[in-house]
Amino acid sequence: MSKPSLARGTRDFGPEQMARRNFILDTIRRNYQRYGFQPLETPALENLSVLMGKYGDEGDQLLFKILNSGDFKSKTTSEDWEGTAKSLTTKISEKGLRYDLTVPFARYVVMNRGSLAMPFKRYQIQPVWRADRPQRGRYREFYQCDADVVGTDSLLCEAEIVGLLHDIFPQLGIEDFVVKINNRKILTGIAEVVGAQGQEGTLCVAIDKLDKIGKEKVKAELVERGFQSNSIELLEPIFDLDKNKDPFAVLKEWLGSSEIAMEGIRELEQVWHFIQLSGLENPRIEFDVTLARGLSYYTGAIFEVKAQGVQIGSISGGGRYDNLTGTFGVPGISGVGISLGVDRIYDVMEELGLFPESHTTSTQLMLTNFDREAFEYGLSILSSLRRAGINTEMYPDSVKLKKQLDFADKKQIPYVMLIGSEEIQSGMLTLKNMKTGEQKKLELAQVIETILQ
RNA sequence: GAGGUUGUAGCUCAGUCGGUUAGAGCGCUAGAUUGUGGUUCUAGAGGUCGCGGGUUCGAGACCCGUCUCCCUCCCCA
Repeated sequence: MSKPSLARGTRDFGPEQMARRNFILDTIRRNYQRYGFQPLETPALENLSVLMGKYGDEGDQLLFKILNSGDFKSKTTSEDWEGTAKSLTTKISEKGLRYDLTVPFARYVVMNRGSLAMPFKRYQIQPVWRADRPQRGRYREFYQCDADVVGTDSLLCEAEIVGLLHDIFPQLGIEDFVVKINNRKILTGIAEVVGAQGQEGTLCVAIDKLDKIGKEKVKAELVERGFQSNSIELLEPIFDLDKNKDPFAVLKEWLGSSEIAMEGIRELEQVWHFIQLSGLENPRIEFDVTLARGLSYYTGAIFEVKAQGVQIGSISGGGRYDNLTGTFGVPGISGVGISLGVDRIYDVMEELGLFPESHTTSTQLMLTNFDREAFEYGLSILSSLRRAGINTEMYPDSVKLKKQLDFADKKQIPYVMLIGSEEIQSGMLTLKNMKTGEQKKLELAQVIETILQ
């Protein structure tokens, strides 16, 4: 016999947590639908051939792999066992848990491209799994809430995502947030201009840490990773960019020789313009040239949302990918999407005390039951109360009234109906308000009226 | 994947230098109150000290291993 325990990095969600999580999920779902996104669900399990190689080398390590069923050993050779863990894995595991929702979505689009109306807008709210080391705000199983549009290059999509975020977060009570925006093309252009083509990935990883570790350490890291010192000198404009009123103008001058950088800048200007046209008041958007994001498939705009005043990672991220379906043999389908992290949003809301109180209770009225007669009488009026729209339950056992009231108190049920011989004879039911302790004798119709008002 | 840290009752935590029967608060159960919750009072139940091994006359405490929690790096939501 062993004590039960949770798998590392996983959690249970009890009733009050679920009420809060559902509040978040419902808010997100409602807004996704209002922008014309349609629901999609895909399996928790995917073939590893679908998942592997999509998240970089480190991503493959973070995939949970599922051991083949049956006698997987008999299908391997002794050479397999002597080789690397990686090559053995491919022999004994062919399925894995999904790592995000974007890749399964790409697979779905490819498999259904004949019948989908393009551009296709879908939202997807499901758990994903990562074999990461758990920490505050990081779990091995967590929910993502994705919304993506595929099949159009229109920058309207980028602007719509910004609008969507500006609808969702205030509705959750998170007023103080920033949508950081950058464009991968600008980063590519920078690598070009400083003479570090092809080292763009390294550049991104280092620059991304600027706000965390500071300018000098970023430079040190670049040196360590083999950057030429004149390349690093040429990077200087990046470090002062946030002090400028018009960063786009500065960038245009600096990166004028790079066609791709200019394209990225033009795209962002267009997005800003669309946001302005859409009439969004006080947009909380910020161009951040140091925003890079790790996922290698982004090619255009990239987003990240930070909640201010809370020490927690980003609560949302996303971007445009020009060729996601390319790895599945269908090039040329571009898309742009956003992913919200419910678990982190939950932590932010908890820390800032933003949960509305009314979301925890579900039962409004409990009928007591202290003998057979009361039980039968209660049963006869139970369904009328429920049909009237009141969440009602009857205490299932005939035990002492004290115990029943104690239960109602713990479950924070606001009303309790006391039924005894006196009430049954007169038809006047005793309704007790658990908050005030006040009791009244009422007819059934009056009881319903009292509770519903 | 690298480094650090934690684990004692349902929960939060004491437990001295290695020494007799491992404690507190909260919670739980029962009673004071056989038709009335929250407050109060009284009594009670509840422990393989994460797990496995070792040192010792003796281990909750010391040593090794392992799992877990939390943190830093890496990376990310």
